[in-house]
Amino acid sequence: MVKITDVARQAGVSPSTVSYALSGKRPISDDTKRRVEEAIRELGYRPHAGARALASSKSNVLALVVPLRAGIHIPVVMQFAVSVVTTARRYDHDVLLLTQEEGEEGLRRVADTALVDALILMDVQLQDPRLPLLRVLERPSVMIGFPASSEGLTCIDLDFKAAGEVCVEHLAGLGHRAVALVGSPPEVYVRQTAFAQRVVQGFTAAADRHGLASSVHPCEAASGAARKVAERLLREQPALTGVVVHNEPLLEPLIDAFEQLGLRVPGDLSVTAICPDELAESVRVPVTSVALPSADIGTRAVELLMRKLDGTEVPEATLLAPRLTERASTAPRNA
Amino acid sequence: MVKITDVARQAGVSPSTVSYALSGKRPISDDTKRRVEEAIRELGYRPHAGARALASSKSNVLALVVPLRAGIHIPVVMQFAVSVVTTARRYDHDVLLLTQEEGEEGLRRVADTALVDALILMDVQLQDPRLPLLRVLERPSVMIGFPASSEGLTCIDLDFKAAGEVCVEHLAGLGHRAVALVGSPPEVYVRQTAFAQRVVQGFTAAADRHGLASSVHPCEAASGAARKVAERLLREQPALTGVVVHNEPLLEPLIDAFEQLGLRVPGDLSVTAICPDELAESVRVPVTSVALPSADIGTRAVELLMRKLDGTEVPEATLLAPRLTERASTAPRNA
DNA sequence: CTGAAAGCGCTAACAG
DNA sequence: CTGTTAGCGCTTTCAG
Repeated sequence: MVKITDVARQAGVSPSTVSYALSGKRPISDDTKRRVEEAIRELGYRPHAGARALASSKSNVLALVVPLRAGIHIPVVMQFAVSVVTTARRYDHDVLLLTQEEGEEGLRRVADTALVDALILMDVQLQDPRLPLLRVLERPSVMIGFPASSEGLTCIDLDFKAAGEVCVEHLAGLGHRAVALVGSPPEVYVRQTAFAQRVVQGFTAAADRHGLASSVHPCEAASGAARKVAERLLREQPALTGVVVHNEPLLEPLIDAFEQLGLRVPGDLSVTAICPDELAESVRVPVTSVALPSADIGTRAVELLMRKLDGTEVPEATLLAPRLTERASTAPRNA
Repeated sequence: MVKITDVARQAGVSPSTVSYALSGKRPISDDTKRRVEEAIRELGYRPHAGARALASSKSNVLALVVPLRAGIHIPVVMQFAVSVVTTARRYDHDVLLLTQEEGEEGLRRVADTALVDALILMDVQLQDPRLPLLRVLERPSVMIGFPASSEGLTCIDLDFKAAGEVCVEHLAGLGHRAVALVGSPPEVYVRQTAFAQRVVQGFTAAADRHGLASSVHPCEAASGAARKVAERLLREQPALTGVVVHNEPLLEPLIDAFEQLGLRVPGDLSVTAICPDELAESVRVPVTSVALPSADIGTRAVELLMRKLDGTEVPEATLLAPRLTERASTAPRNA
């Protein structure tokens, strides 16, 4: 293994000069810098990560904790992960993958052993058991999602309440008077995941504000459930003409089910969704939707973390404004 | 930060004794072991990962390189990743997540800096540009998937050729005489990913062997394509009664399309798939399928790597035998 | 602008 | 069965 002293000898300088040439933490003359770079190239030198971490108290590794649980749309998780990794690399950091399953002990382990410098957590619950730990951990963290109180923490997410509102307002603007929300699976609500509840809040508030009849239906994510849900919606709310879907796997089957029940989308029924743009575009009838900007959130989570590692102050809460894209699934209500 | 010398002092032993008590690399009397453990608990000691890596030349971290490209079913990737992480933890290792995008430079970086001890690669192509690098890298690796030559490497995957055969044989056994394969998107074949081609080989060989009429259709993974594919199949092969689907996102839409075209599954058309069991079970008509055992492969990839890290010899190629589960989508051919 | 030297916290000979 | 000690390869004072 080629080490810093080898490079130093080859370049005719001291090891510290090589180190400084690499880090830029003190001025180096152009000439020595060139010689050092050349030596590094010739020898194929790579600084030893462990040695670096030991001497500098920085591992340049971030932990990313991904959820495993039911009711979470996997491609969204994967997209987060990829954008976190990609952004981390731009800041010369790597990403260690942890599963939710490891729990608090896992967080403590990677933080206390200095394996990682900072942490990103997904799928935060309102009363998340990891919150107290994060507040005392000596390493910064960012949560994707919001707990009941973000006091002393850093959180970022789509503004799901506003997303629910935007969907309803879009439908209201098209003249719809009765709307329904097809939500995430019941277990997502039961475990008090904030984002699901916030969509409901926004949806209901906006519907009330506009004087619309509304109902909320948590739903399994199995496509087999689509037909039953569609039938129930129409039975319970015969005047229904607007539907908001916050349940990725159910989106396409649900639209199919409506059409099989004789309702044209958007002729008889307008459908909007809160989901990744990619999904909304891939449905047979492209769906008007509020984007779930996973990649953007992942990127910004890393950026927040980098600022915290720099010692910069960052806001406790970052809510991304919803962006609704009109596609083919919504239209003015029939006379 | 509490360090090993603190623990040693508190326990009244030397630092090396603490180290050995932790690693078990030499016998420690029950009494001292107890005192060491107690001191560790009292002080909340956690060995510094970087220091450990530096002194022992082992980081206890594995790299996992995940594909990003089109035509790959994301949930499968995620399931691999989770099983790799989970299994790695059983062996006291962590997992660093890399994207394919980082390319060979990324592999070299994490290997040469000793950030990781070993690597797992997914989505291997027949002529994978990373192969030469892996052969010279001083760290062991395991590939999920097979390149053209696995000489000097370690590869593991489902036996896709046998999987294709098993599907055809199941259909042949039910009396079907004309079968079609609905395959992965064309780009998967173009970039010469072995698994897609092997399915074709197995499918074709078995069909020929049993004297069945057969055809192969690479297909986009968009559900919108389902109807067109279904129509084409029936047009080109009117006698068709058996279909093998090797394209996850298309499976359900395709069955829907057949039914909309007036063909009952399995009454008129038997359908088998090569896909995760979870998917096969979730379709409205549960699909007879060869399981894509992502979790099993992930686990075994880690186990192979651990053996290599131990210095144990492992086979170059591990092919997992396909397992076909009969469900509701296949039936004897109509008289 | 550059060097010398002291650790960072741990492991693994070596010595008993 | 346990202790002493010499590094692992790098960063960062301290000195010049």
